[in-house]
Amino acid sequence: MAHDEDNGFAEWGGYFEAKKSKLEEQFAAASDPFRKSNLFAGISIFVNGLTNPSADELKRIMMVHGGTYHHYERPHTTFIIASNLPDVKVRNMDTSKIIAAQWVVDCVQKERVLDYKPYLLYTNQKTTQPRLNFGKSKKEKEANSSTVTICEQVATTTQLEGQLGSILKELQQAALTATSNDVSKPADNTSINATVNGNAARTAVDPAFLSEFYKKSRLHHIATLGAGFKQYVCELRQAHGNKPFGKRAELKSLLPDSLGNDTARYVMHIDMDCFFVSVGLRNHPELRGLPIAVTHSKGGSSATDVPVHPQANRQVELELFAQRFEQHQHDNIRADKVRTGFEEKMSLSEIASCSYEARAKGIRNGMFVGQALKLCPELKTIPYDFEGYREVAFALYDTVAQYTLNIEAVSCDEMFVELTDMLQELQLDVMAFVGHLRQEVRGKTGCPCSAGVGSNKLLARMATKVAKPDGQHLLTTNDAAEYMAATTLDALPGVGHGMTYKLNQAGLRTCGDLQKIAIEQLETLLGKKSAQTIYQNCRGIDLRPLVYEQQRKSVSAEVNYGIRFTKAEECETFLRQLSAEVHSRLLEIKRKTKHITLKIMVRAAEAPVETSKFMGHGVCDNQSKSVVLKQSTDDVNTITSQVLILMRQCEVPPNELRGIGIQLSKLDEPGEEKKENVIKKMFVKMSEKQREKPTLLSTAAPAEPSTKMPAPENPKAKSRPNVLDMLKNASNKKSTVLEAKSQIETKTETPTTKATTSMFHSQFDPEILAQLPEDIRREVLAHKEEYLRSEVGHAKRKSSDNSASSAKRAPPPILPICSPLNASDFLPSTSRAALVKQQERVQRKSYAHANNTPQIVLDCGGWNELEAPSKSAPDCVSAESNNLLLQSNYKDALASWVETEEPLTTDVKLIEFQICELIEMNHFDQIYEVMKYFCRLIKSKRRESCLWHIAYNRIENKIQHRMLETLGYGLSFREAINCANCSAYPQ
DNA sequence: ATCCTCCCCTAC
DNA sequence: TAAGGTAGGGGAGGAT
Repeated sequence: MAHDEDNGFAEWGGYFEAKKSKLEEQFAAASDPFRKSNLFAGISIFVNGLTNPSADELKRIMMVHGGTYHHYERPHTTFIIASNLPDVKVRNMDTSKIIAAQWVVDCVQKERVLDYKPYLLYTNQKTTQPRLNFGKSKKEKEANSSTVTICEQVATTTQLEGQLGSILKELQQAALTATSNDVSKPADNTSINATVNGNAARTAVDPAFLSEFYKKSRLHHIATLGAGFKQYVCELRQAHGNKPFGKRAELKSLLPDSLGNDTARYVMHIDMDCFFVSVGLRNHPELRGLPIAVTHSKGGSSATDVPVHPQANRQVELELFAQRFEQHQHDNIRADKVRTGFEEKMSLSEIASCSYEARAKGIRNGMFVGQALKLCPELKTIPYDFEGYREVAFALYDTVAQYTLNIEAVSCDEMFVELTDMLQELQLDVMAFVGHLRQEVRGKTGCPCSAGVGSNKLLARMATKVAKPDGQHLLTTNDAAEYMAATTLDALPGVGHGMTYKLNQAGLRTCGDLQKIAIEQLETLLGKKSAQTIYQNCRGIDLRPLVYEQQRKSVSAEVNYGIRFTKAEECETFLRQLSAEVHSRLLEIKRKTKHITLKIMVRAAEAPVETSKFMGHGVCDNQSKSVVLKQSTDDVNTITSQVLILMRQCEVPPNELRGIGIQLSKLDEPGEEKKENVIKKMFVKMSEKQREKPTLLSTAAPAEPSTKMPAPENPKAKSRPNVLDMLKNASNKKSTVLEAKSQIETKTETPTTKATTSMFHSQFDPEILAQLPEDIRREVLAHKEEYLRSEVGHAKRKSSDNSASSAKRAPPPILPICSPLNASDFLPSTSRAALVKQQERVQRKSYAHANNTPQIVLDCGGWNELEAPSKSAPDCVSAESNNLLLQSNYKDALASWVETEEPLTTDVKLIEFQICELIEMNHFDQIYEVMKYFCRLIKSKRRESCLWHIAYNRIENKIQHRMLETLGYGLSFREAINCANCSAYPQ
């Protein structure tokens, strides 16, 4: 999709549950860099009891579709999924969000967030309302036959549909109408009541807005697909290794040889012709040859008679655009957009892609439909076909990948391919190969593509311009000089409106003109870097190599549409959602960030409050603010709190906001996490090994777990994920030799382990190191040193910082979960019920309220300082036995950890992880014991070490945050580190 | 000099 | 109605 060619886009949501073609399976197997959809973004579920589909399946569906699955009900859980609950259970619950699992299934099937009300289990009417899926497209039906689980559900629904017929159709429509009326009523303020309503997610205030918007945003999909195919190429290359390309052989018999011994360099640029239109036309063959545009607008009267917002004023906005155009005269496109077809009632929907016939009439991608209709009243519009775009894009990539993987992905429909090596190996004629390839793409996709070939990327790209549409062209080095000289400057890659304007102002119009200019002159005009690039490019020189495996440098999520807040709370809620979104994208690429940037669009002072374009941003001023963290993070709370702080710093009234974006950059090195995990595993592995040693001597079958654990061995335990598996899954990296043995098994405690070693020991076992392959060994050692240096240095710097000047330091970040709550907010009846239950379970004694935050006061009482625990056996089994802090020797481990001079962050994180697991398992008693013991250890052994104090406080903080987050209350620890030197250290 | 932040530009 | 995202590159100007 060259920018003058196609800006079109593919809708993406709901794609994966669509039929799985072979290509797609291949793709998924490669590791699925794509979110299947964002359908459930901002929506969380908690599954209570048995459901159909099962909790596991629902979890999978939520994850795959951008939702959140809560293992425990939390105050902000959007829905509770259940099939039926005992009355006694229900009595204490807020039934307004208990719905049937079928809702999830139906949403996936309909590819939109449906009104949940018909799925309520407990309503006044007592019965769930009949539901129908009418107007189901052929595609949707196909889609459903893909996933087995969903398939069954759908079959039921479809049968039902058949039986109930049109009467129920009306019934449902009535139900939907009723619902939308409900929305306007002031409901109680839980967000789900606001509008989790099929098609009414109009502004960013609606919790379903984000997913709805992303589902329909062409630009979002263009970007996501582009990134996805870059990743895809990496994966294909890694999977392929050094294997030969089987498909090359048959080329030899099909195609003519090259003339003589051709050693020239050949780079191919291949690009689909008006991508979206071509794909769309496969379903509308009758429209071939006509002026076509892909757009959301339905065309006809809906494009020429659009409702006008009473407060919008196109005239004012147009003048404002004109005024700004005067200031930035280069922005021709935008000015042009407003110049025609901007009067009342003309559609302001944008054209994603238009056919060559439409282009002949002056229609361009990105133009408003209204404007286009003025140029060409007979313009036909066709809808997006997201499924088709992806299918075609995969076919394109896979076709090329049969012959070579020297591919630089540019976007979903465009790439550079280095052909030199392959052509020399086979002695093939280059254009014969290109023709063959294009034919194959055409055959597989039914869509035309064009290809250009040259001795570098620039010339290949220029050749494609000549080739289009549906053609191919070789721009030889001999022709290049002449061709370039005649080319206008705006045709050069990287030269857009702004630069074209500047250059034109200087009297430069073509590359030929530019070739006569001294580089110094160009540098004053454009800046050093741009000048150098364009200086070379206008001569046909392009030194950039093809980049096959591209490395992400930032992740971002932004929304500049539908942003209309009336209250600060609405804005905050949306910022949280967007933070969660960008966070999940960060997790997807398995990186961490150090730099968080908030970008906002603010209504220009003179601009009308309501925009001409429905829910558009109108004329705005932009701003951005950023913060650099001391340490890389992938923690959603950190990101969210920083974003909230940045927004506060902007001091913009929420009602003036028209766009919001969050960008994460300064990403850590990929693979760093892997290294860290290797180290974590080393620690654990060591303790395992050390503890195994004596066992090896005394037991015949060392692989067998010891039977000393009080908890009975669960036969399933081995197949369940343990901590290390979870760590492994979290990193999802290639396995290392360590993995094979890295299961934590139940251990026999022996006297030798006590004093000499622990899982926290900071030295690596040379024996284990020796077993590692050389490269990993080097990596581990190198990383260990670097790690020790940076962590310790960092902590030291921080603590001395603290003693030096605390006044200068910014206030500690306000974590979102700490924002003020109303007393009624933090203990909704549901979580109160859960709380009561937990109280019974662990025999808690009382509530305490402090700082408006309810806390559970734990008092397990009765054990002496540093005494071995009286009981450590959990009353539940299986996965729990893998938690290090539930092992009988956890105290020894802690004790010998505290023996080491300084705590490593890796170990602190490991403990945090383990404790978070305990929270998940409701082992508050154990948390309390661990922390009490840990605190006393530090007090007795590390009284002077602020590094240890900080470590303790960090862990406690983590516990409180997690507790608040998951259960809505904190834990009150009786013991605390009170160190005058570091107590003010912000966590 | 070199870096950083806050932009702007460009591409698809 | 409409779905104006996302990533990379780089420049201006201030901080160090």
